[in-house]
Amino acid sequence: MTAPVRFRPADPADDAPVAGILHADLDAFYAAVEQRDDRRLRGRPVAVGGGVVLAASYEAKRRGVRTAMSARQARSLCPGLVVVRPRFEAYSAASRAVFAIFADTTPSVQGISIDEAFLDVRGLRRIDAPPVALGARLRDRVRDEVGLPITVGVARTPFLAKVASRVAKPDGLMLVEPDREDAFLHPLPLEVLWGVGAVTAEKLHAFGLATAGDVAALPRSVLEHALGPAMGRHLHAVVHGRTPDRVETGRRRGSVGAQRALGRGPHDPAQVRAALLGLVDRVCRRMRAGHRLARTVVLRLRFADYTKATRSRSFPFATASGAQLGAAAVALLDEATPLLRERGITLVGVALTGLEPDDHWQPELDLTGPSTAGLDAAVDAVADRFGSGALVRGALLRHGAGLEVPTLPDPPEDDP
DNA sequence: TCTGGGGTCCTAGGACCC
DNA sequence: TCTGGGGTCCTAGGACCC
Repeated sequence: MTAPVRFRPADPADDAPVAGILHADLDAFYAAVEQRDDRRLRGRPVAVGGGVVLAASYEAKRRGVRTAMSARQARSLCPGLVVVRPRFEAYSAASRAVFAIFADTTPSVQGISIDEAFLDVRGLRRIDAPPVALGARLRDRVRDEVGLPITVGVARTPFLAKVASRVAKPDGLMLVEPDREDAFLHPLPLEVLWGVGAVTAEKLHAFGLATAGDVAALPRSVLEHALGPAMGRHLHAVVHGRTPDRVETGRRRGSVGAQRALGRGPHDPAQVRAALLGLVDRVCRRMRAGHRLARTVVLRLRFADYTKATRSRSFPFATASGAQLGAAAVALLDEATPLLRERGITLVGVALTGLEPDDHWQPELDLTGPSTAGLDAAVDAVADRFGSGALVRGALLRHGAGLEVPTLPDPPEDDP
């Protein structure tokens, strides 16, 4: 009998924890795109937005300009401020170019938003380069090929990589060695922890806590009692470095929504209703483009005193029908009429949730009336979804209205 | 600090079912 | 008669993120 063969790592270091997750985060993204595309803006304080600031360049941030601040207030803080209108197409294009570099770096990419992602590069140590070298190369490529500054944090977990990039901003690269995690994290103010916002920070300050280390000194039960079970558990895991060490790829959006600020009233109910139907139409288009159906409609309202309310209705089935979803949204709005009268509406929004994949899809056809408008609209809907209007038009005309669209290839995913 | 637009996740009560 | 326990779904609100 021969001795059993035991698996041995080729390298003893394989057993040790590895800082192999990158968090890549573009710096002052919208403002940086504007400065890239207009050299007159370089070196100057820039804010992107209209009534409120959506993004501020670092020159503006240094003088106190912050996201979500009103433009007027930003100007008074920073007299030379240049406010430019957002160009979302330019930001989407820049984002796609950057995500292409991410995908070229590793197959394991988790997009977080338009300007940041986690990358798992643990497996590339031997066949390519160590994580820090890959992070440096990523920064060089984004600067050279897209013309934008990007900060990269490198750590054992996505959470720690995120904190590292936040600390390293702007235009930086930071590694958190696995045996130095507590030494890195614990001196930091607790506000840098992902998931700790104004409310939670205030509660923790009320207990006399200021740093992540202060929080780490507390037992989990105390945190759970003070902040609720989920937040307490999360925070306890976070300050002890016990968060998941993998990135999540292939997640899909769980809701799709749109909203519109109406300004201070009074607003004609018919116009509010029209605005709502416009929003429903927009989100339905986006949902259908993503090959999804919704089970729940959520009406969002905001009032003159900045209080908010939501009203929702679920269907027993999932649908992408603009007529059904629109009718449900309008019914919710009608039911909320007393609230509107009382408080004065300043924002209306709609969200579709409970999204499911759409396996059997056909365009909405309205063939009443003598013209071909209904058919044209249906063809547009199909073209919108599959990007091949001519083919679909031919099929519809040959087979007549109401026919289920023959098998077509899946449309591309709309989200990264 | 008088506040846009797009999302995620958690909590909590009530209905309903077994 | 004063009374179980667990699970799921729906609805509304709230904190947080970029």
